[in-house]
Amino acid sequence: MAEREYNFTDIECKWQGFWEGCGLFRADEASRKEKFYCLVMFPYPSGTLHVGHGRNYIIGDVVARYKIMKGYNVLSTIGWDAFGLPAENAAIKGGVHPAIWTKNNIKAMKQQLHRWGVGYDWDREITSCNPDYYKWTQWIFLKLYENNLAYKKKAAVNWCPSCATVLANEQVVDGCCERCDTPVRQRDLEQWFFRISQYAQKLLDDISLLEGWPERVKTMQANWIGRSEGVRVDFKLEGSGKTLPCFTTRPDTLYGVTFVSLAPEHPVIGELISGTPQEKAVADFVDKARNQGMMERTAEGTEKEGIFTGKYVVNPVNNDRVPIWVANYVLMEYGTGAVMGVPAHDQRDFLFAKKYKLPIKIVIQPGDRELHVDTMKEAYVDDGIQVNSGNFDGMPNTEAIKKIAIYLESKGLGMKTVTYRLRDWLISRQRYWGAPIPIIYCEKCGMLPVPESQLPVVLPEKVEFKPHGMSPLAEVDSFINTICPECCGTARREIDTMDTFVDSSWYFLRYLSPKDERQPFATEKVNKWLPVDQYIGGVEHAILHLLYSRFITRVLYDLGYINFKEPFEHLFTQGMIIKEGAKMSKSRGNVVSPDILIDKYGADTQRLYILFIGPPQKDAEWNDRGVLGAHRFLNRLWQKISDYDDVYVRVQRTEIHIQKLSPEAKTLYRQTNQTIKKVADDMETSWHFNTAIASVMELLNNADVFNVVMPSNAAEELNFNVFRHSMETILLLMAPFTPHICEELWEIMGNKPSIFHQRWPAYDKNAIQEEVAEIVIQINSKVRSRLSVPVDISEDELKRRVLSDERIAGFLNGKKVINTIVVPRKLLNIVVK
RNA sequence: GGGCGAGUGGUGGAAUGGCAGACACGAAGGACUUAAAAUCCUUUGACCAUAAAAGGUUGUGUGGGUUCGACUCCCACCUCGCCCA
Repeated sequence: MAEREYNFTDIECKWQGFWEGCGLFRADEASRKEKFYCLVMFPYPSGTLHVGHGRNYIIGDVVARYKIMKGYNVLSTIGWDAFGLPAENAAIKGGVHPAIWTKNNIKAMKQQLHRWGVGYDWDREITSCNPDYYKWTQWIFLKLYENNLAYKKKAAVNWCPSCATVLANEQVVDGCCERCDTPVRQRDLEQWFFRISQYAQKLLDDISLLEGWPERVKTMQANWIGRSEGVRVDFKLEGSGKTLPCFTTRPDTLYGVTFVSLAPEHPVIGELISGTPQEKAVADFVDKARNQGMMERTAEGTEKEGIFTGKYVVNPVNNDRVPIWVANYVLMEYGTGAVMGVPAHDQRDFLFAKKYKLPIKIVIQPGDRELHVDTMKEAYVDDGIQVNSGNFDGMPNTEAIKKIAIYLESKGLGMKTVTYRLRDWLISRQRYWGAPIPIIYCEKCGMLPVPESQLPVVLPEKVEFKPHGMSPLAEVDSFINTICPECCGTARREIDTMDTFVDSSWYFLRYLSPKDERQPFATEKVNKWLPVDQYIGGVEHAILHLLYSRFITRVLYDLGYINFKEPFEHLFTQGMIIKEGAKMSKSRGNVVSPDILIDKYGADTQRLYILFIGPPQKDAEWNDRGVLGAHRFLNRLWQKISDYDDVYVRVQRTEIHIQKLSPEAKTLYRQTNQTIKKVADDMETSWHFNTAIASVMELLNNADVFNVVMPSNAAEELNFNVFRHSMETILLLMAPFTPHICEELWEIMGNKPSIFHQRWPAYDKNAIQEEVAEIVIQINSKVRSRLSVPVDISEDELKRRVLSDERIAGFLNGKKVINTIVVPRKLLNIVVK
């Protein structure tokens, strides 16, 4: 027996090279095996990775390796979500070109991924900022444009007057510019949108297809889409033939309308106030409200403010004359931008009416008490009976909701309508570092899409990054000036670039043919490999990225390019790694670098700790000392197995039959099989790696009491084979978690690499069953004794033995037995009085 | 305000109707060592009791409920986190 040292640095280097060489992660296109597409959300190349990021890739790697051992043809890929703001900020601050900055970061992060031992089919690596990728992002844009799913309209954007630039929502902190703290204003600019709202219903309906998604992510998506059923009520504008449509989900309160309020953006306002005494005051109010910002305007604590326009509408059901107000809490994006004010039955309207002394009219009474206008302290929003509602009086309001809607439709005064909270996807960015929107403006021919044959529209390299009001592209003449594809006259290019969410909404299709120069994805391959079997990423992408990906996939399906509706069959959202009570981030200075830990303990130790830290879907607190525990376990495993490195080859393998084993060997063999079952359950049902690892640790602890001797006879050989089986099982079960050490020890045990070409172990059904069960004896549900009995003991026999137990007899003395509950193989509870 | 999730030893966590605290960290004591590190052994929820061996009580955010039995199921509340307003 030679003392071997666990030299993790050499071992990890050795096996990383080996897997690379044997193409362990190279997906085999020709294979007959069942496919398994394992995908981690591709990272933004921000610089260097910390251990918190590592969780994502390590989990993905565990899943991929496990599925390889389960006999699947696994596709596991990685790429770079490489366009985006930080690169441009780095250019502004540090003067490094975004392309260089991005490229360097990719290089550094790639090396970190390699050191973790995570495996991908690197031949399929994609980078979204490369022209051979964004060419096809532009192609996607063109397909949407052709199908009237991409359009341009004026929309409000966040504008920093000091930086003279457009800000993304995430750059606005508390209503101010994140860089210079200047209050952000709203400004109308021509913007590109994807018509995702047209897909609201499909995206909502198909949530039901997402069986392998966490419930909470599905709920978040449904809430985000926000379907609400209601009625559009057409109020007549007094003194004009026009109508003012208002959307409401509560038509039962229509008789209680005492005012109507408009969003400050509502187009009818100009017309209403033009030439009236209120004109200036209302215009000032609108201006002020529009600069408040959505969040602030609708926030709970914000004062609801409004102004009377001086005009009236007529309520179509009772001909009430109702004043028109403009209110800051009404948003143009919801419904029609005009809402009916029912102060008696809506809390916001109630506060508004109280503030501006508007009348309150009760149209629903609770039934168990009577509301009075003078004594109401808040709006009554619950169900009740209609009053003051014409022919609908006396009807339960739940019924009136339907009846009034029908009435309005029959009289042509309104229409049942479904509205969605989901708004169209604003995809244009006034930025440099993104995929250019492939549109050309010709003086003669107007707005035209770039012909497919002219893609990609390449980003120019030489640009000025200092922000001054326009996209840096606006100043690159060689980029802007082009030729009209229709008339060959002079034309100019669109200077906006696309939101990076567009890049990431289809990348999972590109991995199947990453180098294809003729098409964005190979339909046949995509149809074979998609949907993704397991998608893994952070819950922070629960809404936007996942919804946009579903949308683009669904559009491609509707256009006949692919034959599946949903891109991701199973979704796993891992929790964050917390340090000192907060998410790891550079700005907080609480990041833990993987490199130092790998130098000190090795990649396997770090992987094991990250997997052992807690259930992977929950947040977990990082503890430096915990890493040591993981390292100790690997060291013990190393010693236990390598101690017998010269024995394995000398002892002939024999088949193990549980009946023939010594009691000691039987116990170890049983524990080994029980562990296989436990790990399999954890892997298959919940990805609970922490408990899977704990059960293997337990097995190793148990193996410590097993006496391994150098075999000199058949019985001892059998014993050794039981030990060998146990150790080999541990290596197979641990291989997805700590692949390097398992490969090395697998080889030391005289086996041929790779361990990943071995089949995942199956347990021996005959061996997991215990022969003796320890029954807990309770009296009135308190544990009073324990009894070891054969598992197949009859209930009567068990009761007899329990009653003859001395301790139990003492407790039962002088009491009357009322009931006895038996849980087979576990417990017996005697209820006494 | 709404939706979702969580609350268990000194710490991370385990147990999803049946022995609460698996597994690990930390801590304390011991062995080895000139010493330290590493390693190994023992103890480790709290409280009471005891010479020792036992033993007992209590305990999963709070309060109720269902049940022979509740960390687990139901109702109400408190606190924290995330998402949305």
